[in-house]
Amino acid sequence: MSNLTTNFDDRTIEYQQLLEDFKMLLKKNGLKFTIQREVILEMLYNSDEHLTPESLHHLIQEKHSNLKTGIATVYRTLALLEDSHMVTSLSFGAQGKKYELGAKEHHDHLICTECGTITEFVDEDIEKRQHAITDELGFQMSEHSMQIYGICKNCQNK
Amino acid sequence: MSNLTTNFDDRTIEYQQLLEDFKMLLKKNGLKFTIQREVILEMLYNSDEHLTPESLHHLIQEKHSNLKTGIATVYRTLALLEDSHMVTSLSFGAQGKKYELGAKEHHDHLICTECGTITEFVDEDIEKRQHAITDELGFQMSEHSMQIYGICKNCQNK
DNA sequence: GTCGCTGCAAAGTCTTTGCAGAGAG
DNA sequence: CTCTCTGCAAAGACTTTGCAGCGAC
Repeated sequence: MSNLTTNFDDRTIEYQQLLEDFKMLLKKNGLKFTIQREVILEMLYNSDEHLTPESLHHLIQEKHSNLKTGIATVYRTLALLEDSHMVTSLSFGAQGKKYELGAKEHHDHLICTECGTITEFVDEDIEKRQHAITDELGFQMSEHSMQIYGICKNCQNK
Repeated sequence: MSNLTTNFDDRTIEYQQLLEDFKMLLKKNGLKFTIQREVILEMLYNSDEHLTPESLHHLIQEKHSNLKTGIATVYRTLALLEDSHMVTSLSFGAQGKKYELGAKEHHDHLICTECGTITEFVDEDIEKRQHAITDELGFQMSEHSMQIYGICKNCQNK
């Protein structure tokens, strides 16, 4: 699967690509590439979690304590990234949204109502049915999301 | 399909049933049946729309202008109904939640990003796959929701 | 009568906005 | 240099809470 002679692992290459896309996006819109924006993208990339604006802000303060970053900038950047479809947001029953990098493959979510853990999955059959349904109704699908709520294996054992 | 000799249509009977369930629920928990609570249930039942707390509040002020109902009561009642699984809430990208009566059959949502219209649908194949997936992962499903975003037929023609 | 419910207003969250100085191009 | 970004603090939007009087049981 991986090339034995490269020093870059797949993950690094992927991030460089993502960063390029981001810079391109900014340039195309006459926007500027700033350290804050880079750090936010980096944090999103390096986190396996679905982040809230607040948790993302905390993460940045931890990992880049030298850089002062306001929560407002986090919100503004997330909005920008979402508009450009580079990140996707999930809304839950509780207040607030969680964000994830949209560059990842499309997937749906299993959400544990006990511990809050989010597990991702993809099911081809469901994806196919979704397309069949929208085609039938003449609905032009842009995106879709599915959440299944319940109690995960771990929490059931508690 | 319908009984030709009854004077009640199915809809009325359904509502009486719903109301009984609600009263039962209240009694079981030592709570009281108030006019405000009844009106809120009625409005939810008579609306085909997915209501926000605010739109529900407006509706009540319109239809029952004699009754003073505070927005706080709407929130409190919706929370109560949601806790008891009599209504379900949907969260969207924008802030705020929308509520619908849970007594209706389970269904998923097609959301038009142009005009905001929500269309409901059910697909047995998808429902089956969802159960298959959670069974496989040992996840105890309590509920699930699916939203497909895009542009509805109407808006495409504009 | 008792104890929960209600409206009101105040307090809380989470998010957005205005502004003046900082910084990217 | 110009024009966008940023942090800060203030403003907004939505929701929850405290309280005193009201009303269901």
